[in-house]
Amino acid sequence: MTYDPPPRLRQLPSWLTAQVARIGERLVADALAREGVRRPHFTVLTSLDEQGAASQATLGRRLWIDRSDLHAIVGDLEHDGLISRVRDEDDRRRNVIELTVKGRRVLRRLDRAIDTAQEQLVAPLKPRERRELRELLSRVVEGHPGRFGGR
Amino acid sequence: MTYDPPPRLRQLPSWLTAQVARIGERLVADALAREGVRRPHFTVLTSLDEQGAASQATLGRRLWIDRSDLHAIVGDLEHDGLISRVRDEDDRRRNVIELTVKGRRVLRRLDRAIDTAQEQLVAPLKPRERRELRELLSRVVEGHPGRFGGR
DNA sequence: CTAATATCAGCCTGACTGACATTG
DNA sequence: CCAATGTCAGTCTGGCTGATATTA
Repeated sequence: MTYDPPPRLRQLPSWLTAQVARIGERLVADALAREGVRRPHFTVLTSLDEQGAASQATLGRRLWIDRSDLHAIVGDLEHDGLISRVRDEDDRRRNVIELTVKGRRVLRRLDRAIDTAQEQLVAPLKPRERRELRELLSRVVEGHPGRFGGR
Repeated sequence: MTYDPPPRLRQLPSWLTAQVARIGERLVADALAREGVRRPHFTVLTSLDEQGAASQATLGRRLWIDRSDLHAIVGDLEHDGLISRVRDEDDRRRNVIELTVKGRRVLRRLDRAIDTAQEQLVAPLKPRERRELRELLSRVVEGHPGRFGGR
């Protein structure tokens, strides 16, 4: 006997989304792992690139990553030379985190890997269906504001 | 400063689905919690109802729940009187698990709670968009067979 | 004095592993 | 003998809490 969940559950929107989310998570995690990072690391690098350098606390609030976990993540990234941690001379409590040149280079590779993973995820759909799916999902996210919604 | 992830990430299909999955998970978990169970418990009850009584091992394979975890779940359900655990006289290694009358009654309540949660999740969409979303998600799931796919 | 920051140590839950007694 | 089942104890991870030193 093999995986065979109750038919009723398989039709629930929450179940379907969870399933797709798991597939996507797996594709993304694998893509990133091949480049030697995990998802939170990628999130932090992307934020630094798109939203600029920031202190650890700011970064944590932006991305809803606990200070404590961020501490470890930033430690990894620093160890790999992808970011630099510099004491802010204007406010010496802060570590200003910024991308290094190497960090930028690696991020470009990660971006490509992520794009590939996204294509794999929606491969079963035609281009206009992919747009439709993104559109519907966005609407759902925006319809649920607050901590677990989209903003 | 508040939650404000990089715009680039918010458009990725994998990110959108993860977001919706989290919202759905939360709605479902809350709905079930109000009735005093957690998701795996609900899954087990539904399986017993739809797919019939089974041994713990069979149930575990069906639902991809580890025997060891299932042991605890079934223990909870038995404690609450929702299922009964009877030694199978034909094969005395097995515990046959079946719904009790109370279990069936509770499950009906849970089903209603779950339906409400689903409606809340897709509330931002019109009826035909909801069907469209389910359709697209199903296609993605079916396009990724294997352990993390739909079957 | 209070508040914010970075750091560190520890907790809790869910997913998983390994071992074992019983039964086939 | 080997395989399957239910049980139990323990591991490992991510997400979280609490405490502390430094600085504002």
